[in-house]
Amino acid sequence: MEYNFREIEQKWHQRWVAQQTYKVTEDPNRPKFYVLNMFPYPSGAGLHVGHPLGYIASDIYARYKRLQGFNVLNPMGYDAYGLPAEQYAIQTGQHPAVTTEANIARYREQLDKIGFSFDWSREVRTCEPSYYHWTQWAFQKMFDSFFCNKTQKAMPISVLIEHFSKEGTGDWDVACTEEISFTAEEWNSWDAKKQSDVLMNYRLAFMGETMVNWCPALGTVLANDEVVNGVSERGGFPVEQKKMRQWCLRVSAYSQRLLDGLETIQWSESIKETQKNWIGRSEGAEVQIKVADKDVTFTIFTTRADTMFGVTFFVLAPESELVDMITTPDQREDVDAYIKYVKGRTERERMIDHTVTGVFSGAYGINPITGDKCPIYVAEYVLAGYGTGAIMAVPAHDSRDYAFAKHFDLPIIPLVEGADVSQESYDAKEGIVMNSPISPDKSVEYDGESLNLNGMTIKEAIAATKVFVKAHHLGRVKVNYRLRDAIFSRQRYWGEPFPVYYKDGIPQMIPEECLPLQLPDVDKFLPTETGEPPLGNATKWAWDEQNKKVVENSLIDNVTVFPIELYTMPGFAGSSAYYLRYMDPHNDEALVSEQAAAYWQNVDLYVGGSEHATGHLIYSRFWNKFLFDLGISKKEEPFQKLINQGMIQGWSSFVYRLRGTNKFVSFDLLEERYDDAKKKNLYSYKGTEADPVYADISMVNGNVLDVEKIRQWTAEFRDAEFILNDRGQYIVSQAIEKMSKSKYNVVNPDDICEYYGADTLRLYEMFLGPIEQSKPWDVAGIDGCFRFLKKFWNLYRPAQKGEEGLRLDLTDDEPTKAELKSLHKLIKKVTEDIEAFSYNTSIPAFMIATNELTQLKCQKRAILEPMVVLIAPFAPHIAEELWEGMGHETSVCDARWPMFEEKYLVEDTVKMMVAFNGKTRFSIDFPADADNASIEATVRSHELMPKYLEDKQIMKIIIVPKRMINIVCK
RNA sequence: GCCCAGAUGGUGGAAUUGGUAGACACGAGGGACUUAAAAUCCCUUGACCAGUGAUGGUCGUACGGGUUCGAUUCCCGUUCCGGGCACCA
Repeated sequence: MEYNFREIEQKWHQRWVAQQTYKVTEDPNRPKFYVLNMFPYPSGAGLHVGHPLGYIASDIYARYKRLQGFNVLNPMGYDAYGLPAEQYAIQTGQHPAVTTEANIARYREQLDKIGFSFDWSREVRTCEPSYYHWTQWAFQKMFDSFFCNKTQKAMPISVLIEHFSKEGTGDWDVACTEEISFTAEEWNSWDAKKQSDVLMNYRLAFMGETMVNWCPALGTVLANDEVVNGVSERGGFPVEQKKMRQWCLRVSAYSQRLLDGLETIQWSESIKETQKNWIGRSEGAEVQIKVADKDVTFTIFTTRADTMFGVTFFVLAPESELVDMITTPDQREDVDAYIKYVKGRTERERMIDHTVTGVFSGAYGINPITGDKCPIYVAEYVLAGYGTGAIMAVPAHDSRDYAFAKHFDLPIIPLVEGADVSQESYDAKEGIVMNSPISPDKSVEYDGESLNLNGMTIKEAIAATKVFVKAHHLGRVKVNYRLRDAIFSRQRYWGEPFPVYYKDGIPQMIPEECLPLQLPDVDKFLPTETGEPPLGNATKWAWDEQNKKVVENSLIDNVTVFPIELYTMPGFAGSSAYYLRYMDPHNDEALVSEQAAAYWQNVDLYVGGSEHATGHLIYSRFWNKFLFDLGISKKEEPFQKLINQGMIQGWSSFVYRLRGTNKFVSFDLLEERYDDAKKKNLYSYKGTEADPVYADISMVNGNVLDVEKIRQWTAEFRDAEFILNDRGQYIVSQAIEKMSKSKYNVVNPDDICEYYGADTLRLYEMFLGPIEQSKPWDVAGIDGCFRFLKKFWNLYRPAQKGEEGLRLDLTDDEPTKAELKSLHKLIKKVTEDIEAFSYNTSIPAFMIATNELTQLKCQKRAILEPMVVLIAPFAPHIAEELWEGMGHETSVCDARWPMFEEKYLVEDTVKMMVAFNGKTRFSIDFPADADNASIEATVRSHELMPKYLEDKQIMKIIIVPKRMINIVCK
């Protein structure tokens, strides 16, 4: 009987649905295992072959765990809020909900074809009110919380309010935007507005006036991770810095815990490293600097406290408020001009252009260690957002300070023995300190003590300086983090609305029992004419405080009816806690029930792309830690093990249009030259330059363009002239790029499923290479996988005529040793491979075992039955069909994973290679249990020995068990 | 610039973490079956040298050294590719 994958796959898809094979419930008697994929954004382009890569990998693992007896949760859902649906809505007027719904339907259809073991009864969509209810709820909880730095935990804001009313700020170390202090009397004297403003300094979800990444083209602010190289990640539009009042999340409060948590989870080193860089912890010291002849002091931050003796100037960030305070009248004009210049520069310009600029403020700062008066400059190379926005400059040991000093002709004092600073600074933290101080009178005494670092290593000197600074109250030891608070509001329509209304300008939370606050309808998705966000177009978007409901805007009186927040939440809001919701997706009372959270704990295996390293994977860790502090989440870390599947790249094809014409020239006819100015290749044909134009991958066969096909593709090509090469072909050029609709290189999985079946697709995607590696899609090898499945199918002799369906005719004979060896070798390899996620090497093992068993003509139940179970995670449809054919009434999913036994793998005899000084010469068979002495004796008396030994002397004989014998000779 | 991960045939990639390098697959070449095609099956396939031949020899895991009886694997240096961070003090 032929391997009819179409029939088989369709049959089992239907049966899985009918029998709810993959529905899972909490079962205290079985150990749990939680497998999760990063849920997709349902884009209009549908799934491409890259999407299923991770899903297949996790599905294999989920099925394997289930066969091992675990109760496996393997859910799927949709990250349904997002920019593309909204951009589409702006262009077409189509409501994003409609587009999203249609896209989801298409995704589901495509996913269903591949045979995943998802429990669809737990599906979530971030845009559903029943889901974003809990996104809004979590936001309110953050609003009602602050972070205690000492206990490193979130606490209710009411505790802090009580503390303020009794003791003011006191010395409680809590996470805040800006360090301020006030007394209880002051606090109690303030009105509600002022108190609200002050509390914003502490809340975990707060409204803050911050520099934001404003993207004018998208009309919204963006988070740091949504900006790449100064342009928006989506669309590539320019981004500028702007000061705006925005909702923010105090992610920075959790910096240390986010860092510490990395040590407890099994993630790839590279992604942990990326997160460490993003969090950017640096230990250093803050030192107070007094401005000479002025009653002003500022604080600098340094990680190189040991270099205080080499300070020759100070630098303030242009945005610093101090600039205005210290600038002397005669420098005022220059400073103002400089600040104006800096403001006119975009973030992007600042990033690319590192030329030295700056201006002298006219003021001097006093170095507390040396007593020296050093000039204070204002320069854009010092960033307002990091540390204190002020630095001490040590040109000898910092390359940026060095460049600045050279430009403004400032002194450079070397502090490390042997360091040559005539050409460049010596930045390394290695060496012995000197010139610290240059002479005893160059070190200021405090309480009879002065600092001397000469002769110390740099590390010792850093520590000694910190002790000195602390002991004499010149500053303090401080840890800084690069991690910024996340900007949490967007000026968009298609996102979660904030459950917030404004009363006298003070944000108020909509009562918890009134959640979810549903996204209103609007007739236009663009900002309003007055520049308000799209929600400003909603006509029913006001909060009736007394009746606790949303009412028409016309009723706003600011007495009982108030305006509701017009901002919406960003993309990462809905994706930050979805893994908790899957545990209990239909709960109306809570994000997740106590019982479900206690059972499922956290995600054991999370699979997704590494591009989320500094976005989603930071935000959701933060979000989970917050919910952990609340007792909702049961584990400090949400994702225990993380596998990053690589990208499947596409082959982009280009045709070349002669500039200013509608003629396209075959690539092999073009002349190439390299343009240094533009740093890229240029092509020309008979003197006319040719520009590459994307051609759809489906019009190309190998590298030959199907000219007739492309003519039918778009109007652009219909009447085009194609200049062919002398073989009459049009050759395209190709490049490996990320798969993208706009590059016309997308391969979608439907065609593969149609032609080869889902099992072949699954096998092939895994066979393509190591799961974590990026690799171009290439259908060349897919036939091999298809052929293997056919061979596997043919291992099982079908039933005789007249029997219904597939009845496999297996014998109950005792397997032979060779058969058992083939089987157990396979069990061992596949089990180890799945545990290590190296599926690509399991598939060859299957092929080898299948070939061996075919040769042995094995028809034994004891061998072939476990084989079906082994392949079930990889190719579930064929496995089910064969399993049923063997007379089983339950699904293969309920079978048990076979255990391998070492005894079947042990050989009676072992072939041992005999090598002379490492060079292999011949082999001898030994009984497997031969001891070293007898092996050595046999070798010494072997007939071939004289031939290879000649007149050499045996020095020693090294026996590597079961492998080789190396004879070391002179 | 700093940090991280890599480099193995024509191609994707294996190699028990120091023990026969190139599994398996693709591609290519040859053959069988067939009127023919498709499908299927079999053989060859890292390079070079010697031999009609079975076969034998030399080189070979980016490059240059080192440790070792033995190195794709460990150590030092170099080159190249990928990823992250980046006037972060």
